[in-house]
Amino acid sequence: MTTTNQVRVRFAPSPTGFFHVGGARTALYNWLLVKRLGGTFILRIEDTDRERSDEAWTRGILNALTWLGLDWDEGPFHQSERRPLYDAAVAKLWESGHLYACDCTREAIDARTKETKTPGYDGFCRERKLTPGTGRATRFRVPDSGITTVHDLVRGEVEFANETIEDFVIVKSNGDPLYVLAVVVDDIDMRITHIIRAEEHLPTTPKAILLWNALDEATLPLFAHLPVLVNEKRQKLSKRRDRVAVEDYRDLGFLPEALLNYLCLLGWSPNDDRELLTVGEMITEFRLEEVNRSPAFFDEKRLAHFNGLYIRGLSDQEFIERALPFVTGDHALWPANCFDAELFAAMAPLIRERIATLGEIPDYIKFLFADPFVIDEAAFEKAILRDELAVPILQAARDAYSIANFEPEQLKEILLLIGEQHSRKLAKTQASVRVATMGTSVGLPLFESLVALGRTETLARLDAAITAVGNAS
RNA sequence: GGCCCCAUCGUCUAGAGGCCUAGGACACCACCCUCUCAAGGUGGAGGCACGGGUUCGAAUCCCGUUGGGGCUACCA
Repeated sequence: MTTTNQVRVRFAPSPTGFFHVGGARTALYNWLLVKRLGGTFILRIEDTDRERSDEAWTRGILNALTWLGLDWDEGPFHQSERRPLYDAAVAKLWESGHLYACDCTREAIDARTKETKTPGYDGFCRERKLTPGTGRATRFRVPDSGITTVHDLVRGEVEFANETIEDFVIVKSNGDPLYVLAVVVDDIDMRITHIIRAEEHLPTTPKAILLWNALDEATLPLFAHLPVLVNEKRQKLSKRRDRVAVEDYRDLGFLPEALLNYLCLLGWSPNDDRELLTVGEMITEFRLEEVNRSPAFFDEKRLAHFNGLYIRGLSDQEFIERALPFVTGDHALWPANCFDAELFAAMAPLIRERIATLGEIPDYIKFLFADPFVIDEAAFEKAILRDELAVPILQAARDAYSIANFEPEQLKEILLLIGEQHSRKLAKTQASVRVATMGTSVGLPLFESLVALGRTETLARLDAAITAVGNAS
């Protein structure tokens, strides 16, 4: 085998919006194949449509791929910079008689198809021998008969009768090449061996094959069309109506490895019941031939579950590092100078067990850092105001805590005893203390939290709660 | 409308003619654990779209129907 037989795949997103999870899965499958077979992963930006493309979106795509760890070997190439290649291919196709110029307007075409009832372009300009030039689009002459077959690694043989394929435009009337042309020219030029992309491209594939063959290339690549990702209404994930941007998930506190794991299982599964796969396992076990053919719903709940598992699998140190952006940056619910890294580190293991996304962290520790300290009204009402034993308990705790060893076990024992004096289980006794000191009825373990808070602040909050009850009555 | 794709619990899936009384996971419910909430553990409910074939035997193969989706641009 020569080097030209090396596996070469490309991921070719168009920079017309946020990079979404469907694209991420396509990129992942491409990447997995390359990693196992030792091939080359090429990144190509499909920006032939100058109107809709934006460099900012390209940066977003690059950032997201990098964050996910899907590194590429060549590129990013921009189709907008490869115009000479497309022009040369068009010249070649003119010479071989595959093309003709067309000056039909959309309206004229629609008017004619309305009468004949056969949709698509009717070949009106085929024999008019118009000279190419501005104002005239260039069309590819599709054979009137015969069948074009797509050999698809995922779907098998898919046949298209040539008579159902219209003479499609490959160069706009303003001279710009169209995607269908650029993609084929680039794939030939880049010696792509596997075209792995979403199913929505399947209908245009016979056109690509026709073009490919017309350009005299005997090296047709292998195709694999992946099922689309859908929303709860079973429609293709859309940048407009669904939350699908990879960077949204990053900002919400999803881990890239969790997202990758989840995405990998959307349309493929290993040969046993495992669901947690390392990237290494994905690489060695993933097979294009095993990819499902039906659309998959992108389920955030399930993603969150995976993310929780990954978070719990982090070491203390890793967890703290990953959490940093969420407790110090824009996500924090407190000014930077109120944050105490050591206190956070002490609480980190307790937080890690309770969250599914890193974005949930601030809520758990705002009682430590937020200024001023705020108590949830409903919780205060229920656990303190409407509990006639709340004040005695708070008072007793305050007195005992002022002289106690300020350690979790001690604090717990004390509260347990106080509760027993009122014939109360610890579960109920701790409720009023929790609300008074942490501001909510649910959260991190109470006694560790009090220690983090410190004796002085704990006593102050207990006093404040007792006073607040007096003021309320 | 035309062309194409798809069809196992609500969701993601296992299932390559007998291993299926259809397995796992998320979500849901119950219980256990427990200072709250989680996490964890145990158990439960829940599915082969329908109709014809083929076969001794079909979730698995074939045909049809129905349903869903994609494409149908001088977008990608």
